[in-house]
Amino acid sequence: MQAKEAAERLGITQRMLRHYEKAGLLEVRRTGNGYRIYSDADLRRAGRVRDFIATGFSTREIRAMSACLSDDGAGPCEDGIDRLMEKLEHIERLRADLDARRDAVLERISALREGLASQRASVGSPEIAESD
Amino acid sequence: MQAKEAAERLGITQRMLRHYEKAGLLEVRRTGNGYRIYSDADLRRAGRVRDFIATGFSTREIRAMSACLSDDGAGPCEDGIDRLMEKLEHIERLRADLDARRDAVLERISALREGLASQRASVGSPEIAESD
DNA sequence: TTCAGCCCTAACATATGTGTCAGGGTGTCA
DNA sequence: TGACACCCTGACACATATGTTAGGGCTGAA
Repeated sequence: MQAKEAAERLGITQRMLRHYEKAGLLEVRRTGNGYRIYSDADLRRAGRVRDFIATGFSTREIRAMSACLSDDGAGPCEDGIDRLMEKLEHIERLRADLDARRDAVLERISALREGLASQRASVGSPEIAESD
Repeated sequence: MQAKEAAERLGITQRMLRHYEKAGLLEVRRTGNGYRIYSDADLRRAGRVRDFIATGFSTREIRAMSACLSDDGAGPCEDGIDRLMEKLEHIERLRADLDARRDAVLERISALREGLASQRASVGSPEIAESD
């Protein structure tokens, strides 16, 4: 497919696709007139790139790992494993944090809702001490 | 504790701590002479900020969440509930994504380890067709 | 043929996270 | 007192991801 459709399907801009390509993360076929032709595999790859970037990897890092993350193996990937594990640590820590935080938020929301409701019911509610 | 120790404990630079503070993500107490004093709570908060940034959030986004995400309530959070729910969606999506990604990465790593092991076992292993 | 709607490259612009350096203060120990 | 290891602010520098704009070329329909 052409650039416009590819971008639309991925929900990103053509600019970003070109950027990924220039960064060496995609290799896109061209037609005779120089137009890019994206295959479905290109789309999947670009989607992964987008996710990685959205998750805090730089194109440099992604390029360094790309050998490791593609479905085919046995590249010069030994180097990349460590970096991968590092990122996993971040992710795990955040995941645990988000879990706890999510529960807290849900509680918080329902508390606020109750608070608002009771405020509406009785004007001049009691003060609440803060803590963090 | 003072800035140097705080930075060292977190494994980030003092510059970054100041940056987070300037971005409105931390409020650090000062001594009479203007020196920053970091509490353990500050450290935890800063660590979370660092993780969020390392995971692709901008300080803007983090700030937008911080008032509502702290454990104490009843702030100017009424406005924030909607944004909170939005952010929750983000978080849930990210959580799901991270989950999938983590599994994929773990699989990938073990596959690579096996690959390396078998390469080591039999020198001159058979070629593997590529696909992507 | 002309016009709309694609495509291309290149360049400049902006936001953000960090590094780094300059200029200067504080506190402690010899 | 001087040396040294801290601290502070502010400014400039750099990389990266992305937007935007300019200048120009294909293609297909009116």
